[in-house]
Amino acid sequence: MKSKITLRDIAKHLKVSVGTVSKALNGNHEISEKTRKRIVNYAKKHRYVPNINAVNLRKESAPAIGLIIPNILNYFFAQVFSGVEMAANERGYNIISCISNESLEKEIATTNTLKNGLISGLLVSLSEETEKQKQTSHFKKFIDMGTPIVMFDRVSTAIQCDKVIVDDFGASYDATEYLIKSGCRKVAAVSILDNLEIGKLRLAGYKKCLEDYNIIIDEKLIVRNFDKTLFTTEIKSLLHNHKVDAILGFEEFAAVNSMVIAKDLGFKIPEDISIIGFTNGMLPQYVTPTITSVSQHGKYIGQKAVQMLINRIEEEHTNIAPFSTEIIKTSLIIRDSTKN
Amino acid sequence: MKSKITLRDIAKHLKVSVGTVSKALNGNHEISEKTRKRIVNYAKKHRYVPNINAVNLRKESAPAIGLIIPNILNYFFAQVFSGVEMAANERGYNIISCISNESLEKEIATTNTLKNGLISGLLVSLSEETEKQKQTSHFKKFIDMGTPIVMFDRVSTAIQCDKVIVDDFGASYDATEYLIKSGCRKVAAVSILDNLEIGKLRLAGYKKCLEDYNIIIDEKLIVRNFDKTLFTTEIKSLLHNHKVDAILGFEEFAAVNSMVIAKDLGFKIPEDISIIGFTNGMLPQYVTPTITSVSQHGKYIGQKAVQMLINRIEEEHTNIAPFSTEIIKTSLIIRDSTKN
DNA sequence: ATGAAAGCGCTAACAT
DNA sequence: ATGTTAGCGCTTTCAT
Repeated sequence: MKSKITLRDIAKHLKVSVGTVSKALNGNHEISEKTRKRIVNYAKKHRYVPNINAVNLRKESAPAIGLIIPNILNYFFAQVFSGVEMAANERGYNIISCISNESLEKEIATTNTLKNGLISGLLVSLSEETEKQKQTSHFKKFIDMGTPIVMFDRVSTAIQCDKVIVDDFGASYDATEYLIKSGCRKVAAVSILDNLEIGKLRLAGYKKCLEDYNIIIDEKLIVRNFDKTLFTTEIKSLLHNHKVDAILGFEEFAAVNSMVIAKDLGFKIPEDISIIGFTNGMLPQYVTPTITSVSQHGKYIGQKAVQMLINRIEEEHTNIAPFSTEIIKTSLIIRDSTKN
Repeated sequence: MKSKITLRDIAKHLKVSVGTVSKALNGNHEISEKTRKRIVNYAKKHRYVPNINAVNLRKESAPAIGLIIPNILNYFFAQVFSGVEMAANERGYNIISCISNESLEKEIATTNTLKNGLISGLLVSLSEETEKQKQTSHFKKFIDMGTPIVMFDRVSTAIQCDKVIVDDFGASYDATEYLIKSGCRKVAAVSILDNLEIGKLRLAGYKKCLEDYNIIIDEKLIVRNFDKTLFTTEIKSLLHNHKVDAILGFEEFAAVNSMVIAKDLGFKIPEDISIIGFTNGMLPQYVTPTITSVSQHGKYIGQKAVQMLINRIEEEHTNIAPFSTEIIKTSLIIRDSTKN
């Protein structure tokens, strides 16, 4: 048990030098086929595994990427994760992942974990608290050390790096337009994740669309900025006090729960009230009626972000491209919670 | 830009030795308060970050744990992941995660990634293919190297290690009993993930319960071992050809979709057919009617597995405890898809 | 209290 | 084709 055989051990047993063993195991052509085979066989037989810390130290790089996401129980982020994992593996990188759990403190702790040398690049979507407090200085150390960062979905303008974002403004505009075209005039906007930049964009898209269709914006129909536990109360009060014929939910939670509450209150969906929600997870497909949703293409976002990051990692340092922001178009998946 | 300042740099600037700097930064009491402060301040100012590869190499250990899960889009595994992340962080370890995507090949590739020195311990739940082909030799190298493994949920008897499993037999027995006590006699069992050890246990629990209640086991009511794309066809044929008054779904997918199909076919839930499903994710709570579910306490399983693993990692080598298997009890969350 | 030096396991430049 | 050697950045023992 507990072997941990090293290059030296192999070299000693086979009466060759450490350098030869290293070269043989790395497929260097300087080594004769015969010795190579001897060495490779011996290594395999004794289950030699290179010490990755020594390799990384020597090579001054590591084939690993750090990933910080706010919440893995959120389907969108789970999708991103799955895309990241896949794309990174294809290019020979592995993922060191951390969940910030929407907390700034945890996010900072996490950046300390992803220390110097552990990762060659960092993928991050900001925690809710981080965005609220606009505190992003803990990412600066990576940039200082020359470790590239790619931010996705929840990004910060204060950090200079590549970004992958969803066209939240457009998505919201299109969803609102769809509702208006299907005959709705009293479109409410509901959100539980306030203060997030993406929330503001979604709100802006919604407002712009109403304007373009000459519908007066009624701030009373915009419900955000409240405690999640008060959701039911807030929505009930919205539906009681105002004539609403459509709800645009800025998160899956908001859309699905708004529908459940509206149904409970006796409204017919979509006859009385139409619903559209952001994030196309499992719920909208299984709920009754199924909910028309904005698909943000999470997996694709993950893949794209990895590609940008690895390109940056492997980029020649003589020829550095300017930072870019990739905007991913969303699509509206039409289901039964909206009229034609 | 691109500083990557090292101990040597600090030592040179402050005209002290590398050893002194190292000791100061690690809070060694040999160093005078004055020098310590000078060094710490300088390091902070220049954003010194230790090279983790060098530290790990020198210390011959790494504060990281590897995690291999079959599928992050599965709510149960997402829950486990979240528990793992949390518990590991509490004890100062970070997580290097990989998704096997239910593939043996990917799982093997993954074990190669989690090479020697990168991680101090490994947490794994087997991929479907791995279980089917009973090929688990790729885990042996970790055991040989003295890197402990803890398997959870989908475990292998061929590997000697600590394990955390769900009481699948008991869970299935209890669920079946609940159905019988609520007046059902024709209980069907439906599964899409066949050949998994946990599936067999669930089936055994189901059968044992029927026996105990003197209900003859009708193999026609057991639907498994088919392609996922054929799900609808299989369930429709089950409901057409047999009088069924309850369905026990061995996965969330099976339970939720069985219910949807039964509803489409005009059956009333739970009056005509009762439903119980494994895995207590979001879907069973939002679907109409809500589905009575077996909660496997994913987060707790993750935490428990981490604790066992870290205890093993930090264990004195003179005093090695025998391997143990922790069995986590499930609970049945009663909802509207079952009668009283 | 501080410094010097060895060495963790590996790669790669250089020598043979 | 194979060997020798320096050194990656750090910790730690031993000396001063």
